[in-house]
Amino acid sequence: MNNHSPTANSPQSASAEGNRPRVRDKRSAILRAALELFAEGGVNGIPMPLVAEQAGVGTGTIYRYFASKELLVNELFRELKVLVNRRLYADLDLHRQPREVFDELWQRMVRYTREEPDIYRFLELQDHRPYLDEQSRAVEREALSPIVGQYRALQKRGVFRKDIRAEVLMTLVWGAFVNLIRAERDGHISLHEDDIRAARDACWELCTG
Amino acid sequence: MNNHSPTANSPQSASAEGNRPRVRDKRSAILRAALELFAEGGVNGIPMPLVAEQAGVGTGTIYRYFASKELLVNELFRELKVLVNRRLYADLDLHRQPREVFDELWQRMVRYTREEPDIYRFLELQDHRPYLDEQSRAVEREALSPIVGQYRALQKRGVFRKDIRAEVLMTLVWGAFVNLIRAERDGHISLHEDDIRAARDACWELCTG
DNA sequence: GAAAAATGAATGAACGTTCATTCAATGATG
DNA sequence: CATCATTGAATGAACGTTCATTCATTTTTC
Repeated sequence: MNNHSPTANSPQSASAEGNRPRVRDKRSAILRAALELFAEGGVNGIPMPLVAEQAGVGTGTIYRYFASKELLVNELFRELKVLVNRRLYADLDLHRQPREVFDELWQRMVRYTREEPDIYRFLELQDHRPYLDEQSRAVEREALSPIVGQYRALQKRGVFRKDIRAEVLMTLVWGAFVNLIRAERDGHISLHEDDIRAARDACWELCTG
Repeated sequence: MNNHSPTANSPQSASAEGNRPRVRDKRSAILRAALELFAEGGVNGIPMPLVAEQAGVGTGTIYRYFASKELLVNELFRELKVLVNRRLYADLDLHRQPREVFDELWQRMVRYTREEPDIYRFLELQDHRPYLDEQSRAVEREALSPIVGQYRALQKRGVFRKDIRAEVLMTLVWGAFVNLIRAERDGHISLHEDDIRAARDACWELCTG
């Protein structure tokens, strides 16, 4: 955004957040730039100087906030994973009809892929997997476990079929969804509202047997 | 396998395959080495000298057979795509009951992921996508089109549900399958025979409505 | 022994990272 | 208030490394 304007942010009102004013801005700018570029070109395809340029900072500045490219990727991954999960399940009323909850979640996921394509794409990237450390993988696991829990609960309540393990069921549905979105992005298919609704219904029926 | 033994392959019995004896061998050795390494480390993660070492040839030799790494990746991709499709549909009797054909194909795909994990993994790699040229993408499209055709045919015959477009249906099933196998490989899940059979049945039911 | 094939050290481009330097902001001095 | 001293965030040229590719040389073939 801003190139190298010294007085742009907080001239003298530094008393608010202690006295380290622009730190968060630069960090965010770097993360945002990394997200935009990585989502498009893959982690391996994007050099650090390009990230710096896109963020509007010097190359060396990145290393004041992130010890290495690997750590940058990991922190980006973790922050986004947490953010997405928070927004995806925010105000989700689990006491409504299971079918309604399922539809609501499906719609939210679709909306997310549309409104935040970079975030979705980055998180689904396979290219960054070798970079991810144990902490990031833990975050990913923890993000998934409540979903498995819900699948299991719905099986117990007799809503979902019981002849398939909850993890397997969830894996099938998630794979179907991801591949549908990817096929559209890769230009193999063009999705209309009807397609997405039909896919959602098919996945629901897959779960209920 | 063999490290760098110069006489390992065909010392003097060169008369067998016409008279261009080791040419095919070297080319194949390079392709096989590339496959094994790329499948594990990704195209971007594997340097050419390592491919040469694994193939038991000099680095420069690779460039006698492939003009560049990019072309090597593309030829590997194409040959495997054709090979897999041939083996996957070989002797497939389309006149049997659709359900039997579906089960047979599902079983063949599972078997392929087990018997040729490197091939399957390389072909499903997202990492090589930026390398693929138009010809490779054409091969991929052509490999897919008969499947869509079959889905459409089964819809016409009233076997598959008609309220979802064939492309969408196929995308869902393929995504479910790929994600199931990936989840196992990534250690998120461990699949037993029952799981795979149950997943297959669920996908069939997804198609038939 | 001429021609073709194979080789791997050499090459230079590109990468992630570093660090000597800059300079706006702040504090100290008179 | 004006001046000077100090600070540390920011910088980007430079560094060492890695990689794809080349080519002078050697080995093999016929």
